[in-house]
Amino acid sequence: MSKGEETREMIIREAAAVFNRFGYFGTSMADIMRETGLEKGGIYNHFRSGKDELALAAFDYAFSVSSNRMGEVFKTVRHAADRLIAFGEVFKELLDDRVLPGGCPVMNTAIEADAHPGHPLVNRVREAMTAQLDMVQRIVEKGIARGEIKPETDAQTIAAMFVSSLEGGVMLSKLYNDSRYLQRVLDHLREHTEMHLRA
Amino acid sequence: MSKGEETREMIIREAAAVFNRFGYFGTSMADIMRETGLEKGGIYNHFRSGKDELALAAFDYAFSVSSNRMGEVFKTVRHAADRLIAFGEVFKELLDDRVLPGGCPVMNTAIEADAHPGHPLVNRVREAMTAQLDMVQRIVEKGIARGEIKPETDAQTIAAMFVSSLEGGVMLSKLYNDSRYLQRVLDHLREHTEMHLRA
Amino acid sequence: MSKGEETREMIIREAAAVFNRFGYFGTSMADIMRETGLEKGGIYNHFRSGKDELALAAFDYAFSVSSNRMGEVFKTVRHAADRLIAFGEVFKELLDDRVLPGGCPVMNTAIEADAHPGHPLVNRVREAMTAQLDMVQRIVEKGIARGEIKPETDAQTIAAMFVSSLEGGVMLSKLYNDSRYLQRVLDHLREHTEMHLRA
Amino acid sequence: MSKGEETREMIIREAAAVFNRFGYFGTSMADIMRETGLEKGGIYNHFRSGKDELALAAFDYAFSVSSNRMGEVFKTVRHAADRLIAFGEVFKELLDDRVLPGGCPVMNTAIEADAHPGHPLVNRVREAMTAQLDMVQRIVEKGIARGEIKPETDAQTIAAMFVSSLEGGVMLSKLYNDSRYLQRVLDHLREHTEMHLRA
DNA sequence: GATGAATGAGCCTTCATTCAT
DNA sequence: GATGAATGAAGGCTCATTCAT
Repeated sequence: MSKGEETREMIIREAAAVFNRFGYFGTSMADIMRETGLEKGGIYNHFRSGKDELALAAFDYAFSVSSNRMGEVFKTVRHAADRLIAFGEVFKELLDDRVLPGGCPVMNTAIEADAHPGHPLVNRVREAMTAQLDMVQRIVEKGIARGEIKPETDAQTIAAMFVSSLEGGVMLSKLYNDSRYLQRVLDHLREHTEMHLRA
Repeated sequence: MSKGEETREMIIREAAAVFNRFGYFGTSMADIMRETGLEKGGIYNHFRSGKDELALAAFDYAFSVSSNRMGEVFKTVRHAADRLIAFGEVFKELLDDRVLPGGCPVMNTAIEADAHPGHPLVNRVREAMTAQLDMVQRIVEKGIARGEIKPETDAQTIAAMFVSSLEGGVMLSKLYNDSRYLQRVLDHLREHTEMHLRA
Repeated sequence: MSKGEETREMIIREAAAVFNRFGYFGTSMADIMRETGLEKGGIYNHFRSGKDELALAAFDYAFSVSSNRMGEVFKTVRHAADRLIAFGEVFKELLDDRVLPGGCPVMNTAIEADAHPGHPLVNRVREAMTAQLDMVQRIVEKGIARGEIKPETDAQTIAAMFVSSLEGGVMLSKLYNDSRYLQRVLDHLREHTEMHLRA
Repeated sequence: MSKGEETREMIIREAAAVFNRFGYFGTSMADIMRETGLEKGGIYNHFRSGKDELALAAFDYAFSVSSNRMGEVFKTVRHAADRLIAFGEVFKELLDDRVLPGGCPVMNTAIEADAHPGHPLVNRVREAMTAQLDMVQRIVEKGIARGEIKPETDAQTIAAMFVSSLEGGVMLSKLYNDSRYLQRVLDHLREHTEMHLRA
């Protein structure tokens, strides 16, 4: 990786962290200068069209972090019911994460994007959220096919339920700075999975 | 009501609507001028200390709208299990509302406040969220006492679960501009209530 | 005096005090509202053309306070040399005054007016300063005529010297909040008067 | 000197001139934009924290101009009595100055700072005034030690007297736009120095 | 590749003033 | 005589962005 590419990645990493804490619109280019230690021009050299371009790159990076973590976990967890539970656990990891503080970037961005209808982030965050929903849906569908999940389970409903409650739980725990709210959601999802989803 | 009070209320109403759509920090005083039809000074006459004061008043108003709606519904719905279901239905009403578009003001504000740690809105939104959680918790507790809810139910977990999933569901439906996401959450909560909570 | 006139005088008194402390341009109409306890309209009823009109009235009042005090003192002090000394003492009284805090209104206004060349206050403060200078000059001239002051004394120079050093002394004492600076000026003027002016 | 430094110095020079004429609070950033030919951001790039920071830098510069002029004069004037007289002459130079119009920045600022008690300029102007007073005091003290000034002279009183009357004289001459007032003060100080201070 | 000087639109707020009540 | 609702210009400041070096 060339020095330029390294700098670019560093900018993305730092920007993703700040954006996730203070929002895309709450973060100024000056904040990013401070975090990266670069001057104005140094950043614009890598993101010629400015803050939006950087925001997209940072969001993609932030989402890839949680995606990769999911992928890693799923390498060792193969039963559909266990995967559903593990899916939730990864949200908890993210909440405590020091690499990307600020909770789930997908939800954070979703709320902000909603307030800026034409913004390019809107499409990106929709795609990311769809990927999250699809992941749960596919776990359930495959689980049904494999006989790991009860056949009458509605995959779409479970997907909406898992993602909604986990995102909401992260929000509550951040609001009160108290991980117990997300923990209660996880407890409930685990119990529900064991008692009503596992075949 | 004096003309000044009327104007003040009108400003709050309009501001609450804009804030809920575009966020407290995404909304400029110029936006509020446009919506209210007043000039700069006309707004500052009513909110001497500026945008923050208006933001607090608008948030209180926005929260009172959903609170009042809850109160109204609970006048006719008295069984705890029915109240839990009705609680969720009110979120759906809010999502479609034309008076206060933009979904649930408590969650919207929670996300924004999180990015502005010292801001006075933080305490306000915590109080509001606590009120929401307490409402569910008390419905469950009273329901258990009255024999309407299964006695082994954990009120705190149900509260966290209901609020998290409903807020998350609103977020999903707003993101895709598609009410089905929240509907799936509501379906799941109703089914869960009927099958596992109702005594 | 009618109630309207009484209110008018009250406004002038309060305004003069605030103006003398914070300057004509450093004082807002809101400050004057606070001090007088009146609302906007209440003040504009009495000073139809606004802040400038009030500023002129307040300056006239402030200057009359020191003028009247001079007149009072000169009723009992008749020797020219004593009057010169008494002239200085009145400046010290003004510095400590609680009725009109802020030191000599003539100098305060002179500095401010200087920064606002076209302002109506400029002429007013020139007239007031001329009255102060003339007062000293006439004391000296009459003193020479009566044989109380040495005949070779230059009245204009003494006038410039007394007024300059007293105004400057007030300024120093206010700057350090320490009356000793003005006191040193007074000591020097007294000694100079006794040793070189008194016939 | 880099281009940035040059611009910064230029801003300070222009700002000092405007401030000294129209006061720190009577001068708007728009005025400074006009004088410097820079846009808003161009000025804030050099004075990140805004008008106050610029005000302090400008005051320091303005004071250094008169300080430097004093130092220059004192290189060729060594007798204490002559230095006292020269001290006064420099005030006259400043009054006529085209580089820094508006008279003595120390007094101008002292009056304004007095109206803004908490302002950072207050301390700065006190230090500057103390430097002026100390300069006279030390001239006298050294003069006594060297036998150039009469030994019974009170250095503190002379310092207060010189500074007060010169500042007051500048004020009078500015008020009337007539240098004779300051001239009379200078005449008196010279005569006093020759007749009563010179050993 | 990186610097940092400069731009100019936009933000929140304060102010003196007017006028219907 | 007095109130206070409303105006609109002006103030200080921040921001994303450009570009010569």
